[in-house]
Amino acid sequence: MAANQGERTRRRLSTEERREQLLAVGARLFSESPYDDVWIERVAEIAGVSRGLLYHYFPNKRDFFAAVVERESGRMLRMTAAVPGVPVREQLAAGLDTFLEYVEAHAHGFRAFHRADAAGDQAVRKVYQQALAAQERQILAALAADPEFGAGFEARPETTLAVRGWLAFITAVCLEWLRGSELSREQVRDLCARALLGVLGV
Amino acid sequence: MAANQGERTRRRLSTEERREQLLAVGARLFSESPYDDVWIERVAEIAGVSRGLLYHYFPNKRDFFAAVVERESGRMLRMTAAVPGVPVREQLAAGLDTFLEYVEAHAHGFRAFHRADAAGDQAVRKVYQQALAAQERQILAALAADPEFGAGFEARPETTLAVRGWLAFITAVCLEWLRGSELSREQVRDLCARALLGVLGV
DNA sequence: CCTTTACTTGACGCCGGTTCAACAGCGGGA
DNA sequence: TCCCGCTGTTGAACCGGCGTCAAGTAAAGG
Repeated sequence: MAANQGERTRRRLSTEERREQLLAVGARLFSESPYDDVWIERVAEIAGVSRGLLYHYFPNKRDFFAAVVERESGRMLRMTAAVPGVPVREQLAAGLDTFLEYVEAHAHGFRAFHRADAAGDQAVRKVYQQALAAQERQILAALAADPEFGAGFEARPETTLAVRGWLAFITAVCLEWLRGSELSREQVRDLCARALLGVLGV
Repeated sequence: MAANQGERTRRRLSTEERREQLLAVGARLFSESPYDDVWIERVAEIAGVSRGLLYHYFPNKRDFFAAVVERESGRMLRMTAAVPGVPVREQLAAGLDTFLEYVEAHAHGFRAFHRADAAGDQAVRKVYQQALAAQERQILAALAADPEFGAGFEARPETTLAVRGWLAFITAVCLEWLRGSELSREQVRDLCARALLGVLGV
């Protein structure tokens, strides 16, 4: 934090380290302000680096944002992988718990990620949509594997739409929750679980 | 449509008409492209008008977008006003039907409106948030007035969160539906109705 | 006609994104 | 130890859309 290394302790990092650092700074700034209000200059300043370097690592601002989004989507998907073989009803609460833990732990990244929904151009949206589609597939697969839901469920467009809507639901709820709601994680979890079961018509 | 009145049939409209026309063009363009990709110059060109005139009607691009969003939010709220005294269960299907009619009839405006979610700056977000809050209040009031749900419901933060999430749900479902899903309006309506009842824990 | 006012024109400054040629620090070879 | 090349890094210039302004033009209404 803080505009570090004014001019003395300017360090030369490896490509990996520098890239990671820039993405972390980007995640923080994009989580706090809409796309337009995040200046490439400010990102560079906080990273203690020149504007030009950012353009050495990323072709342009759009792609930089897309990289931030992609980094976060990868992290999210890794954490929310379904456990195969376990019934959805049992898995749901635990899965939501890990998801909510992720949301709390990486609030910046989570917010930045969902800013890609309406803000970005084609490239950014594509990354975002693919991440959502992957999450959707995880859920649909888990449902299909469960004897309670599995009867030809995944094929119906209605189910796909329901799952997509549910993802929007938990996203909105989590963003509002992060905003400073006094609700406990358990309450949020139960709310989300109820929503899924309700949507699926149980 | 089409870059009309090249130079011959240039008409002089009343302030109201011109403003309305510009907002309509804006709604179309903002529904098709993200904020940055909509050039003020292009709006003027399609309206058959000079760039300067647009700045005569709206202080700047942001406020122009905010006006587009506000116009649409007003239209939406007017159409989705709840009927007092009627139980929620009965009212829900009919209310959702009018809402879905609105979405189909004003797809451009609906899409443009929801682009304000993550795209805009403070002023635009404020307009958007107020519109959502108003819709939320309509729903909470309808719930509170219903004997089935009304028992001190509106006060609980959990209910507020549930309604907010549900709004995100129907938004996502509608946007996807507009995108060209083969689902009928009745299917979408029932899905949304099920979602609300499920979220409220019935 | 004549008044009003919607509307045009074109030039300008601003500001952020984007480009690019040159610089500087670190590692390896002699 | 010195030099050399690779590459992380810089700083300044350029571009293009936003927003401003002053002066003028022409369409509608009386």
